[in-house]
Amino acid sequence: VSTRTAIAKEAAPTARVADVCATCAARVVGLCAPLDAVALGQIAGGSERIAVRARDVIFLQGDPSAQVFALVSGAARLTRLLPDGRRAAIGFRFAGDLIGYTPAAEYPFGAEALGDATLCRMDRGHLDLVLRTNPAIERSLLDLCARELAATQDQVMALARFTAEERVATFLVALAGAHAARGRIGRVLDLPGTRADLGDLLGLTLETVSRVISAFRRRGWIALHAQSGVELIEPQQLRALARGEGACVGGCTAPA
Amino acid sequence: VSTRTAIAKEAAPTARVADVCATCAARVVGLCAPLDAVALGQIAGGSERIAVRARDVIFLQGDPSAQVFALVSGAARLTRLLPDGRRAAIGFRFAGDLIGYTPAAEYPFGAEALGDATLCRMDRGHLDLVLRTNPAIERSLLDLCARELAATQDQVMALARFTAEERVATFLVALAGAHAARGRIGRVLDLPGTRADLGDLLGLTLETVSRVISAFRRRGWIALHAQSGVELIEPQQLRALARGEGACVGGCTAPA
DNA sequence: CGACCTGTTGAAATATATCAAACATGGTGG
DNA sequence: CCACCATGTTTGATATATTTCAACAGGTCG
Repeated sequence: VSTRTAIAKEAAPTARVADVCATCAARVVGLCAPLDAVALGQIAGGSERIAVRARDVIFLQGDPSAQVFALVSGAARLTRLLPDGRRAAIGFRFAGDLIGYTPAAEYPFGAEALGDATLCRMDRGHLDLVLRTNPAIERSLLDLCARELAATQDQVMALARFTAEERVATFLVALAGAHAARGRIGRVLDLPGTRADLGDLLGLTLETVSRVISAFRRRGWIALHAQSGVELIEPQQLRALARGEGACVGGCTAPA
Repeated sequence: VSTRTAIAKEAAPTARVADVCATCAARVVGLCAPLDAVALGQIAGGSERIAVRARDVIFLQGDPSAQVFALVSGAARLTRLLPDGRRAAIGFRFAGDLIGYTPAAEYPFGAEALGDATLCRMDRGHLDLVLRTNPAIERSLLDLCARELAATQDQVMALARFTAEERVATFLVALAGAHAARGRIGRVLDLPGTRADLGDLLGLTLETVSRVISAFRRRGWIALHAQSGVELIEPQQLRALARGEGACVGGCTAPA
């Protein structure tokens, strides 16, 4: 399961490692925000920057979990694979997210870049060392894990009880949130991955994803722009769907 | 959303609190295993035992997360609720599991007892205090969270790509594992909850759950016994389904 | 006994998957 | 520059797994 060349190793050629990765570590959302320069330096000391291209494998499900990655730019997807080839995406990750931290000996899922991306790779053992000497980081890592858990539970809810339209709407709203959290302004979002990737995330086929997107477009709720651009024209309609209030357009629980 | 009496408060009348809860804390799987008597005493000091009856609410989604619970005996389910009444179960929990620990200010899901159960309730603030003075516990809590995350990801995979039969088989296999991990011998399992509860967990309707169980019974893979008892007669068949190898009974990838 | 809850099973309805074709796009090489 | 190919998207027709609606049976409990 695990015999593949992991990633194209390309250390950043211009800057010193510590330099580069202090920057990248600082961008890890939530994790390093409360850290002082010393702690940042500690993390940076054992890390290295990496560039990957679209569709490159970052690590495979089942690989020994010897490294931890921070996504500096771009997007990645975490996937579980079934023996017969069925695939589900656990989630998408964006700039600043931490990927691959697990107490298990092997990664419980694989990770691949959705587009060209840059990562910061650190040794798992080194990170553990830093954690043990910085209880504050360990605590924020626990928070991070709990937040990730809550997000995964949202996905469980969506997969268990949402219709196809509700799932796609939920994704678009969440994507808008991820853009906003990273300071990207404007209503034009960058759709990461193909329809098939979205299908894996939402438990749908690529055809169904395409049909739903077309339906939203026909209703004037979104517009598609060149090269993976989506504009949310009626975000409140999408949000209403994502809220899971049922088929009613207005409030159908209180008619008069 | 949060105006309901939480639970029937019934402090254990016979034993002293510290006594009872040292026992119950010790049973929290993984969390307290590596602890010494002092730490256990610390935890026990701020905790209290509670008895709940079938269907009792332990806490509601949206309630302030001021308490953390350890399930001493019985089973509970964690559920998310949608505005229009649709419901999904995030997971079932059994004796020794920790429930309701979240860094968020409010519980992101509700918890109810599936049958009669006993819990150990501790103050969130007290637990945090113990955590801060015992880095070892904090570390095992992080492990716990990561393991829970991995389990939730399994559920995502199942909901996204498994058929109804595969989902029910997965649940039965997992239930057998939970029984085994708690030292219960024999192949007769105790089905927690109703068909509707199972449906919420597996993203199916109660009728579909019933049909699948009937199908397994007709095939001789399981047998139903009085009062929620299930016997796994052909566990390997169920495990094959749960593995997600597709429709092939033998190995269909290598025909010659 | 009757009301109620849980489980089972059947028939019909439907959302989504599957299969299939056409269209767009971008790169590559002659 | 254009033909060509691989990849992704859209749309249609059909199939099917699961839901929905409905009836009934067996308990339990007041």
